[in-house]
Amino acid sequence: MSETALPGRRGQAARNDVVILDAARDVFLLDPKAPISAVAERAGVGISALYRRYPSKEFLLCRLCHDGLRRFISEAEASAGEPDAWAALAGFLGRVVEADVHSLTVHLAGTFTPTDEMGADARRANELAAGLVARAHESGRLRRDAVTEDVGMILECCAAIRVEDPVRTSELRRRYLALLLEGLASGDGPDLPGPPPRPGEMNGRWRPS
Amino acid sequence: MSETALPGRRGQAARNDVVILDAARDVFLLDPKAPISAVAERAGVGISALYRRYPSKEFLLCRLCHDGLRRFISEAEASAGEPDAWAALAGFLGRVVEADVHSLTVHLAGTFTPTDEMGADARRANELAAGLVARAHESGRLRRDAVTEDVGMILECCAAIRVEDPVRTSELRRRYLALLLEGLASGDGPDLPGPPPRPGEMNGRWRPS
DNA sequence: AGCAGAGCGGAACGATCCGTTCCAGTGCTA
DNA sequence: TAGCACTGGAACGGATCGTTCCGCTCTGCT
Repeated sequence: MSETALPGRRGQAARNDVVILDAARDVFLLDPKAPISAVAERAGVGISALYRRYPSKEFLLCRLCHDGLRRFISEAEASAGEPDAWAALAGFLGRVVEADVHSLTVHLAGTFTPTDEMGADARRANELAAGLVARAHESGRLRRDAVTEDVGMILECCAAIRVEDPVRTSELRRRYLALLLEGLASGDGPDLPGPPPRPGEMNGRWRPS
Repeated sequence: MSETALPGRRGQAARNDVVILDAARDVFLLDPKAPISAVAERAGVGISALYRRYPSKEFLLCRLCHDGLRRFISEAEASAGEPDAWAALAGFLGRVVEADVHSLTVHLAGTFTPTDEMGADARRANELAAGLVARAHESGRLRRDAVTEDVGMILECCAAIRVEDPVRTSELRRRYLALLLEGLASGDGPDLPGPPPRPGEMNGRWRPS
């Protein structure tokens, strides 16, 4: 943040760093297969400005994805400090859905080979999610047949909601997340049908392309 | 069906009709942007066999999409005959999710210009869905702030669930549909947040490409 | 003041991919 | 046996996209 005030070429370069990352997020969120040139156009810069920062499209994608994963982790950590276990889980899901982290991570999977650090972060993310779910279970508010892996699936559901207007998209996602949470909270009904999702079942995408 | 027994070239041609359609469904369900050649390969036929039947990829896509829409309608009509209003809605959703009709219709939208007949069918589909929702409302089992447009959104959510194994995909979709239905059924909680989806809000995709 | 070069825009290139056409072969059908 | 409906798959032409490259601008240092 401190370099935003930098003047001249240096300053513009620093500013471009974030402009490009934002543009890339927007563009690839809308269309994961978008060309690099679309990112440049959106950012209002030339293609060189991109290639000066990232050696290839794959690296940019990887960076974007990893950023999303880190956001996931930081939101989970934030919720770990929330005393009300149910509010912690619900708030976490709400913020991750709001940040649209899942769309990126999921739709970009397979377009690059993940780094070791990402693998470690993914494991940590999973642990944190498991913790949130476990606490919610202890509190008794979460239906007994819910599992950690439901978190990812629910995020997937919400990410699928998309209309043209981003604001409406956000509102609608909140709506269906609320619906899903209502389902997750109701403990007196019958168990959910079929075997629950298994760990790693959703990771088929992660093979290097 | 009667021509399946036909021998020789005629018979093979007739059999190819359905083989090709099935292959196309499978292929485009997995990847909406798959090349035509992938369909031919999957069907075990040459590319000519495809082009003899459909003048272009766009026509094939349109046919596939229209078939899905018709399936949607026929399932809705089937549920219209079910006396229990809640079971009618739930059963309808279950069958449409099972048939994976929504993925096709949704992910193929925009890749072809819809025909007039499809427009009419789409309108009819919407009426039928509205009828199912209205009846469920009258029965009192459906939460009061649910609207017809929720149907499409819920289908979208379920279609987003996808793992490598098709059988597991089906099972998992059933699971999350059940979760959503649980949410739809619980009437004592607070209203869902944000304005509900509006008619036509999801139709942004339908502009010709 | 002047210069070296960091940073940039965007044209150009080469590779890949894909829809469509075309042609030669095959085996019914009449 | 002659014709033809049907087929497989090679070939073509256009489009797309990642990446490179070149010439320019403007800065920060000397």
